[in-house]
Amino acid sequence: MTDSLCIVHGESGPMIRSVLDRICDKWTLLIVSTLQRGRMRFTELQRNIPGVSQRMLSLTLRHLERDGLVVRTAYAEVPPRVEYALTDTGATLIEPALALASWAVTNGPTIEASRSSFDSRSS
Amino acid sequence: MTDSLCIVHGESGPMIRSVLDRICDKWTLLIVSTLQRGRMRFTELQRNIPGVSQRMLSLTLRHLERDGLVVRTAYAEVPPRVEYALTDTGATLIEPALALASWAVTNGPTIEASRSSFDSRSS
DNA sequence: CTGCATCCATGCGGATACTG
DNA sequence: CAGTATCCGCATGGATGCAG
Repeated sequence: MTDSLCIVHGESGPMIRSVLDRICDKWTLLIVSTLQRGRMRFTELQRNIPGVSQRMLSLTLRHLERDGLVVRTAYAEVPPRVEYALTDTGATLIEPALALASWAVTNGPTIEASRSSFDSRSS
Repeated sequence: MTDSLCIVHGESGPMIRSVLDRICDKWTLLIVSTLQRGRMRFTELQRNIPGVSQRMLSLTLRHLERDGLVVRTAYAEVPPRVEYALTDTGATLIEPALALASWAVTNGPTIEASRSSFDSRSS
């Protein structure tokens, strides 16, 4: 607890940054939490994640695959079929990510209230 | 557990996004974890966070203040003195943020190994 | 000491069109 | 079906200079 900042500071910094950058881009968390339901193919993912473009879905999946959080399986069929699934490592991400998400849901109203109040004060 | 994706999807989405965007910018986590040590003034923060520019420190602190995670106290002195401290809400952020950070530290090597392997395969 | 204003480079992400 | 390629607007963030 006391040395918590030692985790964020120090030589672990870059690692945390690179992971955080991955988590915090616009679609990663959405994709990972969707894949928690089970393996899914490209179009299925796109249907289940409203607003995502082909480009971003493709890019983000590629990133996740590169980081070993998602596995891509292509079947040599016509028409082509590709399925995505979480790896074991990918699955372990869900817990801490969800902890942060639920913090966001819990404190969201407080934060938004604070924003409104702040904005009206400085108007 | 089963309905975890219901938290991320659904109408909570925007709230999570706005919080995530705050957490994941380049300096917020660093500032919050630094302030965990206690109230601190501007220059002190700058010294304790290597690489941060005045602009970014100022901007990020303003955001945190707006969100009610940090309180700013200005003393009418010459020369002027300003101190920053975490609010109660701000302090509760540390725990889930640290959970994610420690996940990053734990899985960082695995991820980086996966990246190298992926990059060499597609070279 | 504190921190705003300005200029500028970079990169994320959206829209669209096209391929195997 | 499952992508890739291209263009383009916008926000992030660094450097520098100036002000209260």
